Amino acid sequence: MDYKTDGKDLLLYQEDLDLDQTFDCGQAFRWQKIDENTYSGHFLNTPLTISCENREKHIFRLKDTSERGFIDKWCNYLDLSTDYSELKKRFGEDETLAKACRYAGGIRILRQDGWEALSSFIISQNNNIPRIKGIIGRLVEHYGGYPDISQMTSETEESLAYLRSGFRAKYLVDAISKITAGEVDLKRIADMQLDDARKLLRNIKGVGPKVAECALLFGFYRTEAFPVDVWMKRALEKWYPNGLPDCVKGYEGIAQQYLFHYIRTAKEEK
DNA sequence: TTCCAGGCGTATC
DNA sequence: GATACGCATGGA
Repeated sequence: MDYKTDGKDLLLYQEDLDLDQTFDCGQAFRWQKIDENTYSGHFLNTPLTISCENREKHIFRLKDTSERGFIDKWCNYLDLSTDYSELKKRFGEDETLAKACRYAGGIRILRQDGWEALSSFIISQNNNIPRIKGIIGRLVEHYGGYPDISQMTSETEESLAYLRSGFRAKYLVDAISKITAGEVDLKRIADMQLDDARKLLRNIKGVGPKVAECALLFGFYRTEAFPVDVWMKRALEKWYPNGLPDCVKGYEGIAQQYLFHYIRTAKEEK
């Protein structure tokens, strides 16, 4: 990892990072494109504005960010300790994945807050990305930031009506109640076997296989979790009717993210 | 107007 | 265990 400060901003050198591919690829829903090279968003309630300052030299500017804040928050959130070049090299053994990695080599998995990821992907079900962003935008506006679960304990299906989230509101209420009651302890998930974590999350109404995998991958950084939505179903039928290649072992979720972006947005060679 | 969206709960067999 | 259907909402 290579970075320096100029006293105000933090300058980051990172080859495997493309802001559009990372912040606007359907893994997180509250990053906003400010201009051609800039995104603004949050981790929990800490804001960040990040710009690509020089594409050829892979230099990014994290505005108003101290070295302390970078080390404490953004390093982890942006998954900077993972060597994506190495991962892509490994995935390159597979023909299709090699193409997907060439097509969108600047994707990184964002290590989001567990509750934000879980609730976001509950909202995501049978829904499209612009509308998911709309619902989450209304939630964040209502609370003045993404609400911690402890702020939401008195929410009901009726009180959440302003979200216009449809049938998903009752799922959010169930998640809030089971987590608050300790029936589903998010703090334990990091230490659990993946299958136990899956089962635990699926106790929540509205959390099935897909939502559980997304929460585990994006909210708890379980890179072997493998979300299969309608797009990935198409990708699997088309390219991997006999299963995933061995080269993704342990990092199925990251491979999934390259494939998801590839099949969803690539104009040719689908 | 109809179809679809980063699915899931429920009923039915 | 598999399959069919309804579900809120809004964009295409």
